[in-house]
Amino acid sequence: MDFDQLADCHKALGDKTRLRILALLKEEDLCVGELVEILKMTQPAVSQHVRKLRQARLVRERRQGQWVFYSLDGRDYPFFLSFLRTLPDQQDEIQRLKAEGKKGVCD
Amino acid sequence: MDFDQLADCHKALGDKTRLRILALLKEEDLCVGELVEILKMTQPAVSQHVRKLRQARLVRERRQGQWVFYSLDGRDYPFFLSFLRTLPDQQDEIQRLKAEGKKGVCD
DNA sequence: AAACAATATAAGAATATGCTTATATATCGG
DNA sequence: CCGATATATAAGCATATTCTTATATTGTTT
Repeated sequence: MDFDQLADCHKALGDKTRLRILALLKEEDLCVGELVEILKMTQPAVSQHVRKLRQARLVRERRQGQWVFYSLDGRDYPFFLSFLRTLPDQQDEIQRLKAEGKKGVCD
Repeated sequence: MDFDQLADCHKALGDKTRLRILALLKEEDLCVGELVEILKMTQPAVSQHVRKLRQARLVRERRQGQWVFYSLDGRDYPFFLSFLRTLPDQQDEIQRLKAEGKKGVCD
């Protein structure tokens, strides 16, 4: 793999918020609104982060009605699975979202 | 591993020059002057890059006389070996250095 | 000790990044 | 088609990054 693509990939990974997003997507696919809810950030900020992840081919997007769901991709990167294992568990965050009745609203 | 340390690690990896340095160190330990020679960059620029790698605990330094040799570390990161495998081979660069008689000067 | 060699650090300038607010686009339901 | 909802993009500002040049530090050699 060439240095430019690899550097872009790691630039995308070099941000705490984007790492949290990946850790969340490891649990399950989420739409932007759900990420906004969990991360407590503005919607544009979240959109800009997922865009970077998509440009680095670390996530894929899938439109479903008026929502856009993001899911892990990373198939370009042989180290991706190994990397994912180092991410802290975010099950709690997902649980909290569900407890507050804000998961499953998107469909 | 916590998000802050992981983000710092990937920030350090998110630069083409630093990736090249790691790819070179994968071949063998090198001192700053050798890196300067191969990378065709100024000495302070190279020093600043290796410092970032060291702060992220991706390389270790070892003083040997008036030279400082750098070598791969990364033992904090379970994905490190897997990551290293994605780096382009730099054997040619090392060969070129030796061919020009600029390797082995440091000792 | 003085001169030299290798490396590190500091300060400043140019560019990149990440946020905010405002606005545009896309889809759904009536 | 229209209003509402979800998401994306744009512009501007604050901070971070990376280079350059100048200088400091560390170790060697005479």
